[in-house]
Amino acid sequence: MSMKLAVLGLLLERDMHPYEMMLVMKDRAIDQITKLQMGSLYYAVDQLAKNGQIAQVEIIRSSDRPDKTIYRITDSGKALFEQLLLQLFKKNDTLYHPMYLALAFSRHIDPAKIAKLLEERIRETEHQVNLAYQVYEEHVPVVPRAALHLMYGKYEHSLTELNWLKRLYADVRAHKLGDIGKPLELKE
Amino acid sequence: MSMKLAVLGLLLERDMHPYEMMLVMKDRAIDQITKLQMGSLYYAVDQLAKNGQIAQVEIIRSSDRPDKTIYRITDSGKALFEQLLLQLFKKNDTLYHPMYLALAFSRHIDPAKIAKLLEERIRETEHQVNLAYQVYEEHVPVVPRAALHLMYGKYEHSLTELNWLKRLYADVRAHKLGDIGKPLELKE
DNA sequence: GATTGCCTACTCAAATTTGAATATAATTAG
DNA sequence: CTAATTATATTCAAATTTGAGTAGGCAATC
Repeated sequence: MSMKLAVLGLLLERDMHPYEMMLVMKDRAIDQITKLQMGSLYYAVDQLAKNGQIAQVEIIRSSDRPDKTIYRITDSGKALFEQLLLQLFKKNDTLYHPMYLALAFSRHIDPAKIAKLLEERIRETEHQVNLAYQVYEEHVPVVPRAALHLMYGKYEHSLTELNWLKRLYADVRAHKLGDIGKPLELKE
Repeated sequence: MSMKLAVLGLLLERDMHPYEMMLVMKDRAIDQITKLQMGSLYYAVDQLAKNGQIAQVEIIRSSDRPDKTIYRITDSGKALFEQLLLQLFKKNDTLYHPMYLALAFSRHIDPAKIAKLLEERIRETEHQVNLAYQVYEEHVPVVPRAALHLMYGKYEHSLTELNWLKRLYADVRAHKLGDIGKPLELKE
């Protein structure tokens, strides 16, 4: 569904062909906000066309390159866009953190192996935190606040993650993951 | 892949049939850590069996109920378990927050509609934060620290989310999402 | 004592995602 | 100047996920 939203959102600005949508999404870093794969993009476009939410405007043929099929949004598409967008604001579906599952089964694995991977991961996350903050700072003067919220949100989330990883790492090193009855050591 | 990990992790403890795996996962709240759907569970079991990572031990037939097919993990399955688990600790794949995408296209929508949904969402998130903290506190005396890390992580993440939503809400109300050149108002 | 709904156990079609393949042109590197 | 890479534009099979269906039994309600 999120790919459909993106397609409709872009067509709200101007007519485009799918490949062009990808270029625009990359240009605006929308590919860092949602998963962008060509297969899904073309599939979303096909489905929208089949249901009349977008329509072919023109096919540009040229002897040397594949044809470009240009699409335009319809009224029904505009309605769907609003519906999908509001739905994303509304519904609060749980995001599953993959490592939580790993942690749930971690007692079957040698903690030393986990510790080693966590070290590397903490380093990466530290890097991400710094990068996210920089990206925020650099964009302050030039982008609308909606985009700043995205960027600062990313920074805060990665910082939360980093602190979590560090606490976890300490316990893994100390072989305490299996201990029962002791509260975590939390900073204020 | 995460469903395969869960299946292998459970079979590491004892032989089971798929429906029983679901019961155990629910009992241990693993269904709150990963998405649990019967279709995916049976699919994962089929794939693992096809590749020899688990094997049928017994089929319990009874005239009135469907057959129960009990599985046992193989050595190849144990190897896969370790590999999958370590992989989850290692790879740090971006989690896409669905609302970020909505925000990226929000300029096409009436802010009043967004504000209304955000109010409800903030209330829900507040509730989740409180609940997550309670769950952590209640489990301190009775579960291993690995589980506490999960619970406290959930609490912190939802708190981060709540603060983010509140800042966003203020801007939506003030029609400032489109403003350029002003840093966000951030608390220390 | 009939109805309603949940529990057991699994199955399956349809929708979607993934990942790679295609074929040509333009660009960059050595 | 030529080989290797990147860009253009789309397609497709295969893997996976989704969501609902099946069908009998048991429990609670009214």
